Amino acid sequence: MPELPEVETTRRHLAEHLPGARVAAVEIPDPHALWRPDPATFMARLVGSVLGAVRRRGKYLIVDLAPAEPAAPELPLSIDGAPSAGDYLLIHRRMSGNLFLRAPGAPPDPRTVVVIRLADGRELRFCDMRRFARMWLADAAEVAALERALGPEPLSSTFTAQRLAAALANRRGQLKPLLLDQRSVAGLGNIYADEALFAARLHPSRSAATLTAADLRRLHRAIRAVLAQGVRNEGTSFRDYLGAVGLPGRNQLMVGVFRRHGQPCPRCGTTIEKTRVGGRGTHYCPRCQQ
DNA sequence: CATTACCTGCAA
DNA sequence: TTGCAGGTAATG
Repeated sequence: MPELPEVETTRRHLAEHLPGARVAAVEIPDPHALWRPDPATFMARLVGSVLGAVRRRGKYLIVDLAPAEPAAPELPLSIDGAPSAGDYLLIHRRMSGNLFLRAPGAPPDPRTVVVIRLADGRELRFCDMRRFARMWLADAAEVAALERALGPEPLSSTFTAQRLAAALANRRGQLKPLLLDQRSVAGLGNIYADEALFAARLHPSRSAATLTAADLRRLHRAIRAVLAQGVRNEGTSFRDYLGAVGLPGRNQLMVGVFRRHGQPCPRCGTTIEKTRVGGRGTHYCPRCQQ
């Protein structure tokens, strides 16, 4: 469910309100949501630690964890079980995961799988109807490995048409599955891949090898434009996505083709079609997109 | 490369 | 009742 704009929207809210908060307790109603370590170790490492910066890489959220106690010079090693500097809380919401930052005493949220209770009474709640989402602890090496495994950040200034061309060069197959591959570009999912291809006027099944330089430039601009619009509109809420305050985004009102099959193309009026490409439901204008 | 598994709820 | 859903890892 959450793609780059949804994760970024959540990140912005958490980055504003979380850093400096101390973890008072952790509840794990559904241990399935925890990848590693085991629930007891996870809890022991988190409780007492202070939350730091909240970052995003692709669809991953990364929360920096400070040690439980400021590391005294005479005690260079962390106490057993306590987090050491350089530990990170990673979150991937997969299809239906949401993160809510709730005020003290807020009514419970359905399908809460993990609760990180803060010392001031607020709660960071991880909720997930489909139970695909995961939360885990990682060290700097694992975060670096994740960094390397993912393609460029499409909204960063280092993402150029040349980098997109390089990511797609020597790769065969249909364009859309390649865009969904997080090694090509980090953060695109089914909604924004369809929207980017529509904006670039490229057919989702088009062979990536046939793209001209002009096609690549249009695709590059389109990817950035649809993602930036998604962020501006605080995400696309068709079914499950809600922001950190529990409110939906507005971008579903702005889409060109996604879930608009049977309706006229906003550009040419041709009826938008829905097919299956690379196993995913795919919406496109058969006239505009070649 | 394509297909399947992982889950649950909802629309067709 | 079936199949599909905004994702990814694990299989043929």
